Parts: sequence; structure tokens; C-alpha cells
Amino acid sequence: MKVTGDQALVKKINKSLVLHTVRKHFPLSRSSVSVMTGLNKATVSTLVAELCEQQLVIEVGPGQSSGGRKPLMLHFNNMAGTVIGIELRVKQLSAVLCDLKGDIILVRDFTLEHHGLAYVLDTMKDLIAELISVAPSTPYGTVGIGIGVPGMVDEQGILLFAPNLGWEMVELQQILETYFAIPVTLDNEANAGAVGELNFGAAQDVSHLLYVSAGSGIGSGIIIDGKLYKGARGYAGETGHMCIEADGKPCSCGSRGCWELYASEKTYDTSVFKLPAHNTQDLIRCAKQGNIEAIRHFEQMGRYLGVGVTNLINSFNPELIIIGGALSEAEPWLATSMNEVVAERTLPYHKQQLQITFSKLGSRGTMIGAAFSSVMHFLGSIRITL
Amino acid sequence: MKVTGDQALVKKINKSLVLHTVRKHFPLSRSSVSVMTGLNKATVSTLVAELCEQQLVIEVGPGQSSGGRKPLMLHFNNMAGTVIGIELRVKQLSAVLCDLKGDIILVRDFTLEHHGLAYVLDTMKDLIAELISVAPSTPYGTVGIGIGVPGMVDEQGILLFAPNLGWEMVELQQILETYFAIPVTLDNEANAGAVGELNFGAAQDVSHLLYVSAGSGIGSGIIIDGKLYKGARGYAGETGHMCIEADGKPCSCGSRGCWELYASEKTYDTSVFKLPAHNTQDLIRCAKQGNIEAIRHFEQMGRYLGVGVTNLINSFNPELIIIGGALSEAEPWLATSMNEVVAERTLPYHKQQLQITFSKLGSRGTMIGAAFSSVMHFLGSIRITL
DNA sequence: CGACTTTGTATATTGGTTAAACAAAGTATT
DNA sequence: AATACTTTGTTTAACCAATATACAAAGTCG
Repeated sequence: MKVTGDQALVKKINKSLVLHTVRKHFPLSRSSVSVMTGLNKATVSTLVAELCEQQLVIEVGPGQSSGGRKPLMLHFNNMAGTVIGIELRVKQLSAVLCDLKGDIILVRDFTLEHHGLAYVLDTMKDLIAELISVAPSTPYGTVGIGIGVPGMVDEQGILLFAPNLGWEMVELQQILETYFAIPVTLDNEANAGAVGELNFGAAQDVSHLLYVSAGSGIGSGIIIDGKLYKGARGYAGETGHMCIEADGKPCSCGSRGCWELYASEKTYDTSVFKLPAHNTQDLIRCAKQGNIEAIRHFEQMGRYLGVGVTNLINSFNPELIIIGGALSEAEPWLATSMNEVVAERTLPYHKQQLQITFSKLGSRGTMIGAAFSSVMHFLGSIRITL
Repeated sequence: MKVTGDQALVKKINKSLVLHTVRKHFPLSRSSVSVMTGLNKATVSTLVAELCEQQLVIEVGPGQSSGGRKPLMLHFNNMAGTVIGIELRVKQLSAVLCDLKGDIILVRDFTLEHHGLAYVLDTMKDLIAELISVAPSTPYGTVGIGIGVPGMVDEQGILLFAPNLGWEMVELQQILETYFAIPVTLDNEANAGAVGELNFGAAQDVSHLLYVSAGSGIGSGIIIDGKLYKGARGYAGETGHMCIEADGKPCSCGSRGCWELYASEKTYDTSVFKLPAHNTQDLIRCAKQGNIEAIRHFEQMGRYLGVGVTNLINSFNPELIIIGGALSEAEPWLATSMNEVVAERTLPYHKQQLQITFSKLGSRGTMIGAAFSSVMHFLGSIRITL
């Protein structure tokens, strides 16, 4: 849609600017908001007054003087509402209740017995309903539900395909939105993880981020200009099916030599090593105990991870790459070989100022990211590009 | 820099909106601009008056009535100024003089005898000076120089590395900007090509485009949200060094199995076929004459092109992929096998609404794209993202 | 020829930001 | 303690771009 400029737009821009400045940097005085944003003191005053009325910002009393009148400190009202973040995994359904700052109020985990759509959907509804009911009373109540799923999601919020669940074409967003009458945002697990890292993890204030979620498969959440990039139809980031061996192993996607056949949990069944276990958790335990086969296997995966990561670096030139997902917990055995390969294979210019780290948020990154997508949807955001 | 909203911004947004609407859709009446933009008739009138005063828009007299008063038709004044577009190639320096619409006024080609920096630079300066001197007299004169080069360019306009020229760290943009005192935009050849296709070729009104320039190497110009994506430091799109054979041939970049070793002119020296020639032009001639070795080789390249293109599709989910560069002229022999591989290997969801075509602009796409970057730099553009 | 349409301009209003003055509340200095 | 200076935040008037509305101009159509 075409956006024209008028005074309402100006106000929206500035109000959003003030709100997010307070959200990110509180406690803060009106005066310092004015300096930070470049807005006139009077403008800040009016906008803050409105935000206070909307209960999104609160005045919490005087702060320290710096040689003049004491400032009246402002806080972002993280308890103006709550959001729910959900991560759907193969054997588990996890949910968090968060405040608007993204802080966790409550966590619920539920073990899934099977993947029957009706069963999972009912469980999800029950879980959400429970969290909504126990949520602390807030001015706006529960303002959004964010969901991270292991599969492809299109821009309409339809879960197109989730191989590990055996699901296809589930209109998850619409179903839940109708049921709860609350905005629902649906994202694949990698995208949600990227948003989580961007706001709470290792990627704060990064504008070009690649979050690689390595688990049962590989998917990437792509942040471009500080914003999630979803591609034309919403399917961007399906990097697990990037071919790194033109005539390699056949993949269920119809292609050959896909990255995730060499650098995800899919390797466990075809390893050249005699693996003492076939899941990441147990393999990590074995590696800790010094099991050479497990360690060798992880090192091998690390090398292949490096190959794919190099490809992403060459294509996207990100500031930061974060390896997340279940495999991020195997960092001690993956990192060295992965970094070696990346160092060998990237162009010298790319190495400058590029960082690669493993996720620090752990398994909750997806959930929190999903929740945070809802927060942003509620608060709104607007930007100017020259 | 932080952008705040005020009335100046509003005006800038709307004026830009009006200007680019006229530029894209002229001839046009004020009334239809109002309808198309959503701006009030009065607003359009004021802004058009200013644009006329700036000589960017001109009134060309009455148009056809549609049942009422005749409209006063507006034109974008493509002769308000001129720009110069330059493409630096291995053996050739080409330059165009364009009007602000991007139409070619004049072309100059110059054969380069060697790649000595001073020699090439002098030639370039002479060529530009000549074009500036013969440019038709316009209100704004020559307002920009856009250059497309075969190598990596950083965000400061420094040509970091051009393997085929043997150049490193050339501050081309700054040198020319100082010399001519005109804004210079420097881009790699793939990025310039992408801009060309976006504005004049097969990609008009596409927001997510991948332009793959296949020639002596492979590079990609990435358009995201209608805007060139350059990555954190300006090096995005180095897709030629995307690995498609983890343990493949060693590449000069330090890696192995890089895409361009299998799908660019680099294949000619290592082909398994007995090639009758070792450059694209001659090979195409041979293929036309039915030379089976040449045809087989192109088919093979097409398959590898398909592998890389599939990777790009999975990562970026673009609306459109354009194959450009010298190899685009081998379309008849590349297309079938490339499309076969892509069809086999992409996920079913990606196939929907994805188009792959070969460049229609030919070898001039880069030059025109480079020139057009300068036009946009001169006219300015501003956008709102919600 | 009169009714209706379309195009474009003039005018008063609206509603946002802003500079400047000011009030309030503190610190530093003599 | 009195005075001068700082810092914070509000009030006021001015400014300016978009807009709705009315209107003028120039056409079509029956």
C-alpha cells in the first residue's frame, strides 16, 4: 500500500520513536529522550503525556540531579500487557508468558505423545487458555500469541509443511486467532530464534544477522536492516536444502547433497563412525565422557557446518552469525572444526568484522522470539528509509 | 542517523512520491496523480508547481477529456540533466550518456590494451570528460557518474579486489569524485546489472530479485524490498564462491568447489569435453553450427547453474531470478538443463510464482544500471516501512 | 442550451512540531 | 544565606503542510 505523508504519520513516527527509546533505555528523563531522539523537548513532553495516558510509559519519581532540577524518571511499563510465546517441537510443546519487555513470567512444558493435529491443537489451546487465565491483571491483558514451528510458514500464517510432524497446510494462525480473538503471529522456528537473539541475545543492535538453527534439520532466520527477511512468499531461509555436494546423498526434498544431510541430526543414522547414541543429548553426554566416536562425529559435523556457513557469509555478508538450535549445545565439539573451515574458505575481506557465535539463549530463544514478535506487533513500529 | 518526523519530512515524502509517480507513469494529469498517490488534489497541485519550478516536471499541454474539462498533461523532464554510466570490463571500457529517464543518448566503447591502473584511470577520465563535454545543455548538467566494475566494492566506494584486472584497494569513487566534482556511485557489475533489470529490463515492479551475472566468474545482485542489498560491509552477493562441492576443485579464493568453477567461463580450461574454443563468443558460434562438444559443455554448465540457482532460491525466496552476464547469450543451450535441475531440486512451494529468465538488456544492462544508480542518487527517494 | 463531469485552484481549518520564554527545582559560589 | 547558574519540564505563539470545502474553468452529452 502506498503511504503518504501527513501529520498523523509524523506523530506516529515520533511517538514510536519515543516509545521504543524509553523501552530500550529506561530509566530515562524527558530531557534525555529529547537529546537522544533529536525531538524538541515540548514534543517529547506531549508524546510522553499520551504514552502515560495509554499506560505504556510510567513516571516513577525523581532521579539524580546533574547540577540542576531533578529529572522525573520514565519507565517503560512492561506490565501494561502480557504476551504468550509458544514453541512447537517434535516431542514437546513449550509456552511462556512474558511481559512487554520480554521477561518471562511463567513457563509451561508439555510432552506430546503423538502428532495428531487435533490432539496437538487441543493441547495448544488448553495451554494458551491456562496461561491467559493465570496471567497477572494488566491494563491491556494478553495482547498477542507468538508461535514458532518446525516447518515452512507462508506470509498468510499458514504452516505449509512440517516434515517432522507430518503436517501440511495447517492454517494455524487463523485457527488460533479465531479461537482466542487475539493477534497471533506464526513463524518458523529459525525466524523466531533470530528475533529472540536480536532482542535479547547475542545480536542486540545488529542490523544484518544470520541465525542458523541446527537441529533435526537446518533453517536460517535472516535479519536484514534490523528486520526479519521472509522473501517473496515467506519461505526465505530454507538453507538446510542448500546443496553443498552437487551429487551427494539424495534428500527427501527431491534434491541431492543438501546441507542438513551433513550438518544436522540427520547425520546420526548414516555416520561413518560407530555412534554410541542417536540423539544429540546422549551424544553430548558421551562426548563429555570422552567417547572418541561421538567427538569425531561432532567434529565432522562442525566442518560441514563451516562449509554452509561460508556459503551464507558469501551470499549475505552479515555482521554476525549465530548457531542455534539443539546442536548449539554441542558447541565445545563443533566450534573448532567449524571455525577452521570458515577461516580457510572465506574471502579475506569477509573475515573483517564478522563474528560467529553460538546461541546463548538456549532452547528458549525460539519461544521468547515468538513472544517478542507479538510484542512488536502490539507496540507497532515504523521506520524511514532514505 | 535517527530520523524524526516533521513537516519537512512529510513534504519530502510526498514530493518524492509525486515525482516518481510522474517519472514512471507520464504523461499524467494532476488529477490522476492525486488518485494514484492518494494525496489530495490541492497537495498535488502545490507539489507539482514546485517540481515544475525545479524543471523536473513539465506541463505539455492539454490531454484528452474523459467527459469533462481537459487535463493538463505532465511529463517527467528527462532532459533536466544527464548522467554517465560506465562499465569496466577486462578488455573494454564502455560508457553511456543517459538522460534522467535512463534513455541512452550516446555510447562510447574503448578497447583496453592492458590493466595498468594509471592507464585505465586516464582513459576513463578522458572518456567521461568527453561525454560531459558533448552532453546536451540541460538545466542541471551532468549530475552523476555510475560505474560498474568486475570486483568487490565496499560501502565506501573502494574497489577492494578485482581479480581479472589485478587491482586491489582502488579508491575509484573518491578519485573520480574529486576529479570531476560530481557524485560518483561505484558498484560491482552484478549489482549494477540488477538495478538495470529492475528499472528497464525484466524485473520492473519486482521487489525481491536475484540477478546472477555469469561471465568470467559469478556474482549476484540482490534486490530486497525493491532496494539493492549490499550486506553489512557491501560484500553481499559473492555467490560465485558459494560451495556446491564440499571437496571439489580448489579455488583461487582459498575454498573448494566454488560455484563459479562449474558454471562460469572458468570451466573452459578444465572441461571434460574437447572444446573447439575457449571463450564464450566463439563457443556460442560453434554451438550454433551444431558442434556437439560445445553444446554438451553448455548443457553441463546449465546443470551446475541450476544447482546454484536452487541454492539461491532456497535461501532468498525471490520473485524472479535473472541470469545475466556474458553467458546469458548462451541461453538456448543453457536454459533447458538449468531449468530441469531447478525443477527437480526446489521444494514444491518455491516453484509457485517463481520465475527464472535470462537477461534481455544484454551487455548494456550493467552500464545502464550504473547510470541509473546515479539518477536515483540525484532525484532522491524516501520510503516508509511499517 | 442546460445539466452534468472533470480538472485544477483558492481559502479556511486542522493538527502536528518548534523556538522562545518561562516556571520550577535543584547545585555551586561567594 | 544570598546570589548566580543549571537543568528540567511546560506554556505560548508561530509556522507550515495537508486537507476538506467551495469554487472557477473547461469540457461532454442529451
